[in-house]
Amino acid sequence: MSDVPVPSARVFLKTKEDFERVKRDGVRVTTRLFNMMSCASRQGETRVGIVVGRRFGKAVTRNRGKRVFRALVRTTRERLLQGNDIVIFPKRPVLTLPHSALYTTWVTTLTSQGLMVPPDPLSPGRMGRQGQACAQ
RNA sequence: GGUGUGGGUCAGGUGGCCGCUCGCCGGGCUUGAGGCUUCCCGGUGAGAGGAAAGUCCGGACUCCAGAGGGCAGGGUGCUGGGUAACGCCCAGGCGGAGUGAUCCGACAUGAGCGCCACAGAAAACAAACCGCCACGGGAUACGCUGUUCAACCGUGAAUGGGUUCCCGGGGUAAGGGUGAAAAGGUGGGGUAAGAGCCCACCGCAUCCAUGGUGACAUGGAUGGCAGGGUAAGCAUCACCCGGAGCAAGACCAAAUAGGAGGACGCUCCGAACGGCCUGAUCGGCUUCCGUGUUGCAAGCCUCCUUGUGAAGCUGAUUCGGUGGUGUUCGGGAGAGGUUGGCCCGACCAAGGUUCUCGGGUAGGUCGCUGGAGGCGUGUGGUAACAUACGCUGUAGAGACAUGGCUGCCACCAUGUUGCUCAGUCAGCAUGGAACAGAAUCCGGCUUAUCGACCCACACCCAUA
RNA sequence: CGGGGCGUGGCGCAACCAGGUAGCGCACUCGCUUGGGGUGCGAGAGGUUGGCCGUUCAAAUCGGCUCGCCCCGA
Repeated sequence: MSDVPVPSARVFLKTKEDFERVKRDGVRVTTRLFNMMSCASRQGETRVGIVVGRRFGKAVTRNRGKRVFRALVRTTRERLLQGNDIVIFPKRPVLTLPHSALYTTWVTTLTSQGLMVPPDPLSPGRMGRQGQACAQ
């Protein structure tokens, strides 16, 4: 990873126009933990935006919702297929569930939508393996 | 030891892997050459709170307005002090709660207006009503009574008193199922009945003295008692307040539209005047525009290279002098605009092009964190606080950073096992670990909050 | 950063300024009407007035704090 520089602006959506475009043209997917909309990007890269509204909670809760998904994107960024813009709408159960459940939901959802390379059976996700090993 | 009251401190610690924001240092490159910014990499340092929250007050700061004063509007409301200021804090007074430590209190005001349901005789100028009382007049039902007469021991009649009832003009405010509240309270004397009518104590009002800066307190004298509640209804009095807010404000500054100014001004024909340039070809200079190619990606500046490129200036050649150009006048045709759905008609007469300028939007930069700053000690002050000296350097984003996963230790609760007379200690398991995230800054208030620790004080129990 | 509004039976709203009885429509329940249903008629139930504290004899109403929702301006 050190020989491939990754600016923050290429991983996350920043401008209002990008969000509006995805919300207008994107395809919607609903899970128990989050909603997701995605469409083809303009620059050929894959960027993720996280939207947390006021109904999600107070400022601390909203920040936590965004941080959890930002960390999720950073740990799985190498397996994302290029050329998509994704917008995530977290739901409230994210705050109480263990991290492993959120991780598996995230991976299976993006894989089924064709946005992520399926996990390599020889070397599965690093974070998931650690979390399950410690829970036992 | 238990139960409380007040004040203060802290807001788990320490590692591993992967990440974020900002500062500093070093490095990475674009190209013909050099430099700069963004960007990228590595190292290194820093990185949320006691409430950062609610936005309820007060200031700093910035812009706008403004002689001074007043009205309106809003706020505050016992006294003194602290402070940059406050509706905050400290100390005190008064009232209330508590056995107590202590806590709570929008706690200014004579007049005027409004309101006070229901109940009640009456709810606000104090009188009317019921009742009580004596007096005058009338009535006399009566197991009451005095006197006289008759009668003679049963009693009857007359007259007066008492009682009761009615009427009259008076005296009263003690009493009047109510009500939150109704003309000081309790006791005694007094009176026809009563009443601060008189007396004692308590309350109240006025005056005086003393203490205190003051709120107020204490004492004395006098008055016999003034007169409901509500001002967190309107109002009055004293004091305070110019308005807006960092999206304040300052600077740089695309595109489009609009503003101001300058230049040229549709095309064709004819005439007059002024006037000698002008076009074409070749070349030079200046400015602008472009050009130069594998950085991860983008931009800027200087020099250089380069162009059948644009504008201006200029040299040479030769052709044109019936050309070109400026002003004025006259004529014709077409196109344009307004009216109208369209055409005719009517009306308008360059409304166009280009350049410059300023305002200014997107965007960018600054404001942006060193300030009534913290900590310690000394001094003054009961205290809030002030002051001197020393030490210290502490977030600054812009889809908005301080995170994700995890090991160990510590803490709390519950269960269980072992030791012990018991308290307690030790081990194991499970669960818990709050409220909450800076956006200009600061002083307060209010609200939320799992808990831990420290200090002072009060009450109760036990022991000495 | 600044300003404004709202919260009352299941729903939509009155009463609040000017304190004393919480009312209206729809919906609900029961009865009558009908062969049955609807309609109509009659009766009834249902409200800690978002929460806490205060002022007052008395608070949905007045004052303060707080919670939630909505709107506006820069």
